[in-house]
Amino acid sequence: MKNKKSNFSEWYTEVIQEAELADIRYNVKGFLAHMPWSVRTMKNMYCIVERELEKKGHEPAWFPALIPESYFKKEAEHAEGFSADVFWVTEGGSDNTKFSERLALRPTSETAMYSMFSLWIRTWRDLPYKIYQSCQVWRFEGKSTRPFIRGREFYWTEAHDVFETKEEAEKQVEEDRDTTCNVLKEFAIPFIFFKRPEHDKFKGAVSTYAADSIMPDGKVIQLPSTHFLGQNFSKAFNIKFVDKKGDEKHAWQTCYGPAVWRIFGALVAIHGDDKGLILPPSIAPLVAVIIPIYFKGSDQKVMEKANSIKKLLESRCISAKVDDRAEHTPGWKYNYWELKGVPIRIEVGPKDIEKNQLVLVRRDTGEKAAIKESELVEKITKFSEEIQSNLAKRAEKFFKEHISEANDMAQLKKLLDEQGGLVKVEWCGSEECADNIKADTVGGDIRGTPLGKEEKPKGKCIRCGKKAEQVVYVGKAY
RNA sequence: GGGGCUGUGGGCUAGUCUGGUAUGCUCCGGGGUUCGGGACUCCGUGACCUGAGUUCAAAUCUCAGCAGCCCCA
Repeated sequence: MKNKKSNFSEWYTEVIQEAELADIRYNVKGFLAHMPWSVRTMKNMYCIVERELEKKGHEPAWFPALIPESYFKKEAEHAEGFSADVFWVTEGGSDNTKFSERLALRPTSETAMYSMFSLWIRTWRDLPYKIYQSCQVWRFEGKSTRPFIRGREFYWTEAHDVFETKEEAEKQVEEDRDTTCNVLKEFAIPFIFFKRPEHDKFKGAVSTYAADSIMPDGKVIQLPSTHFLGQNFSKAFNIKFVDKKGDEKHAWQTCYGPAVWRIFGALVAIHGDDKGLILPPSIAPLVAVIIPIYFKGSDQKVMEKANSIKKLLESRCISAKVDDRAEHTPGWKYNYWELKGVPIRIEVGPKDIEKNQLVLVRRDTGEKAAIKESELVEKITKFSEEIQSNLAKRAEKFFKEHISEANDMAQLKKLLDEQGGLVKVEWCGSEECADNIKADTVGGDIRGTPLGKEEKPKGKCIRCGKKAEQVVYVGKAY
């Protein structure tokens, strides 16, 4: 395995292939064949995301993948913003009948859902209306694609909420931040939740907020984003309700898009090491893998013990598997499961059976412990918690080490070049300065101001020297 | 968006400059010995990205396409 620190790009590509997460040989740009190990992990991640959304009053729904061009174009800014990103379906059937109207392969589902919302939402009693769907979306990305980071097809969840008042919709943004916080915590991924600057909003939104984390190469990665849509779409799609006084009003809307596919990419990158993946126990398809060690004559005893351990763990809802493949040696299996990122390995051999003990090995630290068989469940639970918190701690440490502060352009450029991450600066708020900062630093974007933790600027804009209006963070993003 | 590099059995790779017989490792299938940190050995199957061109002859040269990787914007 390549070295993650010195050669992140190649390490990442290698781990995707070696850990059998995805196969890039499908030969359509930006599309992947997803393999069981990553899908199992992402399904667990989806569970956490969906549970959190449902806890907060969202109902599941499924909408079509095809959107008629006329729907797609209803909100002008949205249509304009996404126009370069759409795959169009134009014909079908054996005689290639052209459709009367082009159909967009959804790049996001606002325009699919809101055409229905206008029929479904009639009165204040229908509100708030909160639904979500987990689905694939397609975007004709021009930038270079990377597995789980930027694809022309990706897997996400999108929540769409409709309210009576502006205040309720604005409050939803905070709820979405809370959801992001709870979800990313389960994945042990640190982040800052930013309010994006005006020039970097979701097309069609009034304001955009997004969680940014930092990858091992110092690049910033956008994770869930949430958008206050105001009445832009409700006006375009005629989503109206009759309020308690009998007046007809346009609704207020938000949408929220946590992309499990991309979060998985960040998780692989952030937690992995030179042996491969390290999965947080909260989402690992297996928390423990049992490696039986046997020689001729004692096979049966060892296998019986291994299987009884598996049964015991499963009875306590701890996912476990016995790797009983006869064709591989124990050493080979150690490496195999380390590559896959299973948090805990349990070794059972004849010597252990004699001593009534088991050997546990932690994936994150490599630490080995001989434990009494009677303490197994207790120790596994303890190790899981420790691994979970250790991964979070490690990630947090790296994240904090990559947040810095600059007072002038030279310093900003130096920090971005040398360590990347997020650099705090003061900014006048003009798009011109943002563009200049990006040009001067070769790619440094203004990611925004942390929501709920806005700081008062004390000095001048780092670029133009005029009075600063905001304290913002700059980073080079994926 | 721009530039560079690459495409050879399932995976990795030699061969490409200088056109002619495709190398090795690994995986896979079978046999035997092994098994507490990627075992050993014997046998076997299996490949030149696609299309066009040049040529007696193309993995090799030319052009186009597709895909991937890297760097820059």
